[in-house]
Amino acid sequence: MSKKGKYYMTTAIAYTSGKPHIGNTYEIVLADAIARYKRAEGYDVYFQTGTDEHGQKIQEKAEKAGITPKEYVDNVAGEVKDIWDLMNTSYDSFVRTTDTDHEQQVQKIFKKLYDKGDIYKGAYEGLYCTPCESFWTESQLVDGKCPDCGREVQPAKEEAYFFKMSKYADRLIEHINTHPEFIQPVSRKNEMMNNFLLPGLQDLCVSRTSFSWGIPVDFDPKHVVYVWLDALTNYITIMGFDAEGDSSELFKKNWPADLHLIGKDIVRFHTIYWPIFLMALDLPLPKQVFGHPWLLQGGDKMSKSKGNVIYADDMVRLFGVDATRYFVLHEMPFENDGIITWELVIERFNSDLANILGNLVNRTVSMSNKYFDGVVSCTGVTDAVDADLKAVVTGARDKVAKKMEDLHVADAISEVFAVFRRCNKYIDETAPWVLAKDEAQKDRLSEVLYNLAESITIGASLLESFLPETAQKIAGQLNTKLRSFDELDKFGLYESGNKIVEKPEILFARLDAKEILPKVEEIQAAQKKEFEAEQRALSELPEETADVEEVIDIEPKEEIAYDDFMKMQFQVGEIIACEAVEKSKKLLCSQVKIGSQVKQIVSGIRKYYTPEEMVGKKVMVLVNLKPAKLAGVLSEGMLLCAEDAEGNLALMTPEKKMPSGAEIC
RNA sequence: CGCGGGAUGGAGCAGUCUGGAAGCUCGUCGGGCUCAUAACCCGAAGGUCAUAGGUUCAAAUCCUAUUCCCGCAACCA
Repeated sequence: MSKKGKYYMTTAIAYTSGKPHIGNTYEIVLADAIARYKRAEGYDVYFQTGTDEHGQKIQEKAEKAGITPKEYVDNVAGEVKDIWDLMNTSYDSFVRTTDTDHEQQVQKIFKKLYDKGDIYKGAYEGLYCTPCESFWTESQLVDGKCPDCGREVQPAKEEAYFFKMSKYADRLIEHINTHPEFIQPVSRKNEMMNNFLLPGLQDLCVSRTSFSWGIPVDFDPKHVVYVWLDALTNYITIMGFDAEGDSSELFKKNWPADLHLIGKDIVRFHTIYWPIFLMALDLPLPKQVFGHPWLLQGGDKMSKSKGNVIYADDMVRLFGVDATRYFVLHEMPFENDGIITWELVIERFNSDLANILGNLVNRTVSMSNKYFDGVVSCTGVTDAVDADLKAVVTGARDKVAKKMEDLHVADAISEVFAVFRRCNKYIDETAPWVLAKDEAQKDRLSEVLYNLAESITIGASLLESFLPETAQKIAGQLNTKLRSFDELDKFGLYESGNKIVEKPEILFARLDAKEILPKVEEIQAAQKKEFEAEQRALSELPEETADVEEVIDIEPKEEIAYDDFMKMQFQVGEIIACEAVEKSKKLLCSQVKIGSQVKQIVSGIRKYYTPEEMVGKKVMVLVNLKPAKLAGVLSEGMLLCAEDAEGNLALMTPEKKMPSGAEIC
């Protein structure tokens, strides 16, 4: 097939805050299927993926783990790459935002936009709540106070650089309106227009001073470049874009991107901020941005503490690479979120891969061996039923192409399976075992088996983009090569007289849920254990490093009158029961006995105390605090804790034995 | 009223933009077949398309309201 030109596509770069689960892994597999498919169609594909490695969250995680941020992201980026490779994805480039080339270019880009006047130094102005370390806008305040803690807020400023979004907004609106294919699916386009573009764009804050793990602004080093200008530019920097005009040939050839494949949560950044950055750099805009839906876990909410997070490598261990690819590709719809459960995976595996495909290849190979010693010959003895088979098989390519054109990958793979389904039906229609009983029908029987071998070869060729290993295995069993796409509308290219393998290899052995599910439970138990170990390591760490007693200073609050103090009633309370608040990650709900009454108190200390540890403790309670609901649970007071600089908490307990209900004054 | 998405036979999803006979896969039930991995093929049952209004000759589809679910966010009293 003649070259159709270049096709540059990217995935979003994965944030390296932890090992990617199956929902994150979905994107790379989807992208890989598209990349392989485009290559098969004859495009010169350049497929880029990678990791996003800067930011406060990573800095914090690294600190907690006691390693440098760089060490932390090296680990996680390694994990990400391992999973991408495990999934047999054919990316051409794996970018890391900590790559030197990227960092240097980001600095140049930042400088260029600053010199141009699109980036200006301003201040992040707002009302600041010191204890919460948060900025709020006027409208977010509750009764003029911090919506989080109800305390006074002060007007405050944080110096920051901003990008003049509004300058380019009209051009972008024009572009989106004249390029209906730009944002996919279309429903996202309306969302962007109505929610962000038409009401007017705010200038975007593009630097931070509150953390340091990022790319420094070279002419103002206390600032680091804030996420989007850093992350999005990976699509051009690693290929060799140069802000000073000395861009590489690779870049000139491939830019603009043909497709950015991203999650629906970041459509806004890719269809508004990114195009505007590009306009500011005088670069053409990407042709298409596809915000794919999510693959969600069914049943219980996904959480490491429950051990029910599904990871690609666990799936591969149980089902193999191609089965895992098949599931995510097949189950993910185009517009709505998909669901994954272990039961569904097993069901798909058995019904589609084992029964329809695997068994088809198996029965075809074994019949050929049984009746013709494995020699597949075309005899020309056709029958009326052949016509429909041939029509379905040779028409499949265009049907798949149509679906892929619209990025309906799940539908495309279903079209491929329609070929295999049709083959199974053909076997039933022709009943080769009946033909075999009649010597006079021998040539007809041979033709039937030839038609099957040919049809399966065509089906496998179409399957290759989705399940590359399986397609090759099938070709191997039929002792032939997969076809190129321009041959797939022709029937009868299988070499007559070819000899196939003697013994069919089982492609996908049927699975028994009774055997698989216990293994799943093992995985979950191991995951849970690992999670608990991690938590323990985190909570123990501060104690180890506490050899040198440190002191901390906190922001002084305004002086209060004795009367103010007397308004508060503190008492000793005994925790008689405690459980985690289901809807929350951080909250524990305790039943606290104070004198003769029992109050329910919710506290954000799950990270530091288990419910079991809590029970029996005598603690300091602020009793007359107005009750409030936290995560839907009523809380009638407050357990008092000491907090260190890292935010670790310790409950206040009486130094000598005191009865429950004793007043603290 | 934080933002967003969803509700279609037992399960998972199409169809909704561009109104015009409710569809696919799995499961269930019945039948056929025996080459094959208890696989394959055919047939059937099963849905007032969340609820209530409205627009229309005609609504799963458009409009309004309500309920319930989910994700992000939030929750650190």
